Amino acid sequence: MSSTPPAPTAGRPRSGGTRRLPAATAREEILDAAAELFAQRGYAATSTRLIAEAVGIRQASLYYHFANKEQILAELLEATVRPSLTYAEELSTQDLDPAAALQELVRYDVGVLLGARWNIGILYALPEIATEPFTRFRQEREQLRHAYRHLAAAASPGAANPDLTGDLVFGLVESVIGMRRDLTTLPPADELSATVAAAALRLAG
Amino acid sequence: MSSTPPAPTAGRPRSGGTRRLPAATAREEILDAAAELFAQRGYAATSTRLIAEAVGIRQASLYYHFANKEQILAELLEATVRPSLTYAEELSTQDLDPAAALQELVRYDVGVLLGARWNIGILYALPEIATEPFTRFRQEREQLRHAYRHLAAAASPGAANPDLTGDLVFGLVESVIGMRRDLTTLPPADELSATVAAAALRLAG
DNA sequence: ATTATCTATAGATCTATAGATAATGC
DNA sequence: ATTATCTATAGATCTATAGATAATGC
Repeated sequence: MSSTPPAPTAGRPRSGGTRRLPAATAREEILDAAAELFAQRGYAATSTRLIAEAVGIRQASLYYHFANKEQILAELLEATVRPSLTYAEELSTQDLDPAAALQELVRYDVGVLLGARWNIGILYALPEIATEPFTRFRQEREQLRHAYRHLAAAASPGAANPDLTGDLVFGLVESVIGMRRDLTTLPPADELSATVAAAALRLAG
Repeated sequence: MSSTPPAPTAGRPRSGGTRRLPAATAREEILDAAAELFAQRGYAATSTRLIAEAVGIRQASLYYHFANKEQILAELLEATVRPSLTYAEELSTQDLDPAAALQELVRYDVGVLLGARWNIGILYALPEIATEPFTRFRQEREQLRHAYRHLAAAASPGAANPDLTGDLVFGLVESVIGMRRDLTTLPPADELSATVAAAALRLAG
C-alpha cells in the first residue's frame, strides 16, 4: 500500500487551472500524460511541448523533473514490465506444476497489459528502445522472455524446440497489446486473461 | 513475372556515386531505403533527409517521386499486407478442409513476414497509421483479420468465442515480427513458418 | 520537350539551458 | 533557503516548395 503522496505546495504556482491528477505529484502527472500521448501518437511524434500542455505546465518545466524525454519513456517502460517479472520470480520459488505455473504467468501478464491505464505495451515495439537509455528495460524484458521459455520447456517436454515454444507463448501474450489497440470491443480483462492462458497451454501442447 | 524496369537514363544525373539498387527505378530505391530506416529507427525518427542520403540523392528530390513522407509509408504498408490478403482470397475459393486452410494461411503469412527484405511488419504497430493516408492499409489488414476469424471459426466449431480464437491466431502470426526484431538467431523461414502453423492449429483446438 | 535531378530557402517546428519569480519551510 | 514553476531563447533541426540545370527523346 504505497500511500498517495499529496501534491506539494511549495514552489511557484502553475499558471494554468486544475491539475490533471489532483492527488499525484507533478512527476506522476508527467508520466501519465506522456504515457497517454506516446501510446496514442507515438514517441517521436510526441513533443515535450505536447506533454507539458497535457499536464498544464510550460514545456521547460518538464526538465525540472526529468533530464530529458528519453528518461520519461525509460521510466514508463520499466514500470510496465517489472510487475510481471517479479511475479515470474515468485512463481519460480513455489515449485508448482509447470503447466499450471505457465498458465498463471500468462494470466497475470495479460492482466497487467490490459489493466494499465494507457496501452503502454505499444511502446515495447519502438525502435528507439535499442539505444542505451533503455538497456535496463531491455534486460528485464529478456528476463521475462526467459521465464516463459523455462516454463514452456518444463510444461511441454516433448517439443522439438522448447525455446521457440516459449517465444511463441511470449508473443501470444503480447498480442493482446495489438488487440487492445485495434479492436473496438474486448472481453472483460479477467475473461480475456483466462482465455489467453488456456490458449497458451494448448499451444504449448 | 514483373520484369525489372531498367533504371531510366533521362534527367539530370545524380551528384553522388553508385546507385543503391542499380537495377531498380528511383522510386523503388526510395521505398527500399525508407523501409530499412523506418524499420530500424522508426517512422517519425527517420527524416526525409536521411532517406535521401541512403538513396544517394538530395532531400528535395524525393518530392519528385512522392507527394510526402506519408505516401512512402502507405505504399510500403499496402505492399506488405496485400500478398497475404490475396492468398486468403484464393484459399477461400478452394473449398479446403478449414483446419488445413488455416494452417496454410498461417504458413504463407509467416513466410511473407519473414521473407521481406526489411522487417516492415514493425510498422503495423505505428500510431501514425490511425490517420487518413493509411485508411486503405487498415482496411486490407482488417480483411486479413476477418479471414483468420472465418477460418478459425470453421476449424474449431466448439469454441466459446470463435472470433477471439481468430484474433489470437492473427496475433500469434504477427508475433514473428517481434521475434525477427528481438532474437539474434531464428530458425530458417520455412521451418519457422511450419512451426507457427502447427502451433496455430493446436491453439485453435 | 520531357525528365529527373540539383540548389536555395521559407517557415515551422523541437529540445534543452539560463536565469527570473513566487510560493512554502525553517 | 528551498522548491517548483515561469519567460525567453539558442541552435538545431525538419518538411515542402520554387526555380535552375543537365541529361535524353523526338
